[in-house]
Amino acid sequence: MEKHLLLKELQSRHEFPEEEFPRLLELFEVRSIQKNEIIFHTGDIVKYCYFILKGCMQQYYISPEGIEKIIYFAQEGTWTGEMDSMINETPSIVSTQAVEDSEVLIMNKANWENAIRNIPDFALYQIKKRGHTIARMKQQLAQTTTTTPDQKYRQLLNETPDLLQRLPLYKIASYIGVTPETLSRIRKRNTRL
Amino acid sequence: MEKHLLLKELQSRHEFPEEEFPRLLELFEVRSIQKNEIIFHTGDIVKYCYFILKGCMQQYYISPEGIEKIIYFAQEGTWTGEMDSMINETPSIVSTQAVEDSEVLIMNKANWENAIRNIPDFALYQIKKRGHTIARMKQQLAQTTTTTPDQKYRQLLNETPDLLQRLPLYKIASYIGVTPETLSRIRKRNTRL
DNA sequence: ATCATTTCTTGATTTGAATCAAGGTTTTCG
DNA sequence: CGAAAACCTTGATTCAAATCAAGAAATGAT
Repeated sequence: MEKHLLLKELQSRHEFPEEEFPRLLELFEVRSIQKNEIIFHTGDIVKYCYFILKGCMQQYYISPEGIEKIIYFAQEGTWTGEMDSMINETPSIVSTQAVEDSEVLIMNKANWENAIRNIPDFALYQIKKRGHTIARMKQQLAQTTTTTPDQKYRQLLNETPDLLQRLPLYKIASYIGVTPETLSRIRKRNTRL
Repeated sequence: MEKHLLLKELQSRHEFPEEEFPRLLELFEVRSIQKNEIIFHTGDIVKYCYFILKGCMQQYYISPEGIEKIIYFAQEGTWTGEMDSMINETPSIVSTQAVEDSEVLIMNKANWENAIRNIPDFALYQIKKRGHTIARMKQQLAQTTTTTPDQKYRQLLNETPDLLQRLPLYKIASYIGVTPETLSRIRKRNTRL
């Protein structure tokens, strides 16, 4: 039998004991999400955290001037949501939207608190996971100014070629931080080589 | 008696019980750091986490091409370090350097694990704190492309005017993501108004 | 299959910031 | 105090990406 995607993720960052897993899984519900559905908006107090079983989500921000910037894409086997908003009941600064028909596990605040309190290994997993997320975001931030759009595109091509296949290029452009026209030209230059 | 800076920070994000504090504090050592001292480099496995009692640190990244990007500044009453590196014993992607003579509390990995295991409120504090850090970094990432250097400068001026006073402008420029020349021109434009 | 919508490409032009270069300030330190 | 170093400003030029504009290609819906 195939190991559950969530258990795999929990064990990828921490020695999460398999026998605790059913107790944890009970605290989730399954939900289907249609392509383009926005699961929460900027300003909302986020009610759930989301673990993606199938599909893909984007998290993005829209500036007062109406400029949209995609901050990251979450694929199956990863989390999305805004924990700070859920836990402290503060407005989320980002929105999250399905870019494909998706299936997710959702857990509400009460169940999350329950899990953190009663399943110490879940708390440890969360601490480690977040540490790793922060490190990755530092790198992402560092690269905004130290690498060229060309380099960012090639990096995506190497590290997450799957993303390039499942997403329209204008979303990739927003993520990289250029206009679709510029990304188109980058691609032209790069394929000629 | 003045409340300890660290206790203040712990209680700012979580109801940390004061009576647990002495037990936690025991796990730290005090260390003085000279201006310009680099407490860890990119590639190091970071040995401690740092809570700043006095002074200011910068965390930065240097690209293969030698371009330096400051990711954030940490002032007294805040943490710095690279938890992912310390906990998982992986190379840090950033370096951290004192920009003033500073005084810090340091805690090593063993003591950190001890604290997480034995002081549940410290674990909870960490989870919440990290959630908040991630939210802030999302915002910072979002703003890299959605706001102009002008706006970023004015935002600093509003939100952390103290930073502008204690740091040289070329560091602010690196943080904002422009050259010192450009920042100089931005400032000229803005003071004339 | 066909039409409509969405997405992508290409070209011409503009623009904001980088770069290059040099002089002026301020701070540091012997 | 005075010299050296560090930091900041200003100007001229270059350059990469944004913008503007239009058309091509792909996708989806009926």
